Amino acid sequence: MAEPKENLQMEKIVSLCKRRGFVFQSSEIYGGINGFWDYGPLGAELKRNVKELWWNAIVRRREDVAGLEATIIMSPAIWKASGHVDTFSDPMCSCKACKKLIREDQWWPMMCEQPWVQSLAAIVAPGTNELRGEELLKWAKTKGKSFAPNLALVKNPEVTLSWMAEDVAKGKYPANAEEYYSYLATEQRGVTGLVKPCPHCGGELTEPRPFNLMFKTHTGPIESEENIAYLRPETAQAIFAQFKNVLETSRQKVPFGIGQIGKAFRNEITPRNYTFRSREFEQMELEFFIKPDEAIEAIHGSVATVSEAGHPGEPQPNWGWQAWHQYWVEERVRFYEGIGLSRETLGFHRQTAEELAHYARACVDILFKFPFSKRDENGELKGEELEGIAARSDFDLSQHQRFSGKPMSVFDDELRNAWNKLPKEKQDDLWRRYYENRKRYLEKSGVEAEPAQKQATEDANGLAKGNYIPHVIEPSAGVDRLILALITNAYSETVKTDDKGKNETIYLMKFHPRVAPIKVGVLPLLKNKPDLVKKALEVRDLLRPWMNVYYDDGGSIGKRYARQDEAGTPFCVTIDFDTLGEKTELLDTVTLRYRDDGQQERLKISELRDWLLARIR
RNA sequence: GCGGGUGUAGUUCAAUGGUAGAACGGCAGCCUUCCAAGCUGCACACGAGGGUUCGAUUCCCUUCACCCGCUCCA
Repeated sequence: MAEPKENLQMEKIVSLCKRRGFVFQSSEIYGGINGFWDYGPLGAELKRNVKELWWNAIVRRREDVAGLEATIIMSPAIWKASGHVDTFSDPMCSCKACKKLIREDQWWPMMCEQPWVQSLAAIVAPGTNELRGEELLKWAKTKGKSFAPNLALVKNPEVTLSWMAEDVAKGKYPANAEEYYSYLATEQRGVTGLVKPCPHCGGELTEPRPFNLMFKTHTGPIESEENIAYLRPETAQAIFAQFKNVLETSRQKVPFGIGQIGKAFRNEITPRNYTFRSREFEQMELEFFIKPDEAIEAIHGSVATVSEAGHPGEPQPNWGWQAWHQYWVEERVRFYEGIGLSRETLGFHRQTAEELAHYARACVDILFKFPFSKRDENGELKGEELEGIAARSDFDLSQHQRFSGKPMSVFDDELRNAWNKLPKEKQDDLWRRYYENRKRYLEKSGVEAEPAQKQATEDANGLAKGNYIPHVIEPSAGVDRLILALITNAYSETVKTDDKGKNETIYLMKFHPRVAPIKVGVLPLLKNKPDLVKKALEVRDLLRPWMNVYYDDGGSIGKRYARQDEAGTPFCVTIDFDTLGEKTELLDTVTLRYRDDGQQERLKISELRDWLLARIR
């Protein structure tokens, strides 16, 4: 349902963002560029705050995570190993009649599911020269008309059937079912050649065109096939590629993580919903490496079990992937709560077995309910993905080990010692399970059965000696999506009637103090009293080394408060005559005014800095 | 990529085949003892390109961007 009210809400937010300098259209003076957005002064501060909070929470304040900052352009081999070169360049066809887009490799699977194809199955006889023209004609005039109205056989059965009959007479007939349906979709073979039918309506599909979702460029000034490079479509792969280097230099041991913040680029088909789906965007990704469950079981006897709800507490040595996955989901939710996104504004989506990539064990998406979000069957806002927390098994490191030929396994002393003390049956059981997992991965990745068995045997033997490829839990968040979530969450408006009885709308950005672009506004009560101005500038300079301060002496005091409200500044301090000692007991105190309710209190200048720091950190 | 809609100061909106106005906002000055007060002044727009026309912001075409729907989202 298109909710005009919600569109209006989004429009007002967009307009405020422009007006106050949160977000501008990229290249605006040249008419803009589709899918790219810039952050203005307030947006830039907001984004820096968010990234710094993430970096502090994930990297600096933890013992078990190290940071990384990799390049955007990397060896193209990385994207072959990760699968992006293949999955990002699917050829697509579109239907000339109903305009739907079809992935070429999904055309036949989709066809097989269509009722009209199924109803034809009894009639079509591929691989023979039997053309059941009568039955086809009858089908075209009955079922075909309702199921596949744009199919050539339905639109113009005589023409289609006549050239098919000619071909069959000459001994040319469709060799398989796929080709048979192309025959049925082709009206004028001489003009168009054989065309494929649209699974939805039977209409003519265009030739497949390459859809490349990665930005392509060339290293070096000469553009040639040999020096093609890609702008990274995600930051994660750099972490996997540098896994060994970080491990060796950071003095970390599994379990540990590598965090990275950085730009990524995707040629989205349809950039939409303001900055939500941009072609250039920033990610905050953590790859948290853990021991395989078989290693945990060898060392600790069993793997800890966790319920699917709630934070499982401090990490424990006997945690397997499920506990770690649950832990990171809850850690990330706490992060969002800590910057003002309450659980009620968030949504959760646990990916189903069908949605999961073949190598993934689980994935939980954290959603935010945007004004443009769709509603589900029950009328509830579903929300859009802010972050996905995936349990990705040992797939990524395994891929890079296979493609680069460099070992990605780690040696675990504890595992080796524990293994040797295990009873034989336990050893065999763990060996077998590890072997099966490795074999499944290798076979899924296209390795032949025999070499896969050989490699899996080697891997399982390695486990018995204390070697394994770490598994990974991946919390991957979109910065720009989070910024948009924070902005829409903060936005509020109230209608106020002024002294003259005129209604005006008051806009207020209720950012959490931790993310607010400006932390405090410093205002002299009056501009034309030099003593007030001088004192106010002193307060500004006192606070400026510690936080983003905004000094304002323009217009009336009320107007200045209103300006800060729209910028989302949580606190303002006003220097008045009492500050200067008009009431001696109030000397060197200021008015502190809260953004959200306009409440005021009196605070000593000497206490101001610590008071503010306690609330913005 | 496809279909529909939109495009006028920073924002929200007017008007017009012949000089484009307002409100709010911004800036400067005066004033102002706590929530967009007042006064004075200033700056700022027809998305871009082409065509029709004596003359186009207005009509036509193209393009770009934004919004809605379809498609895609590892």
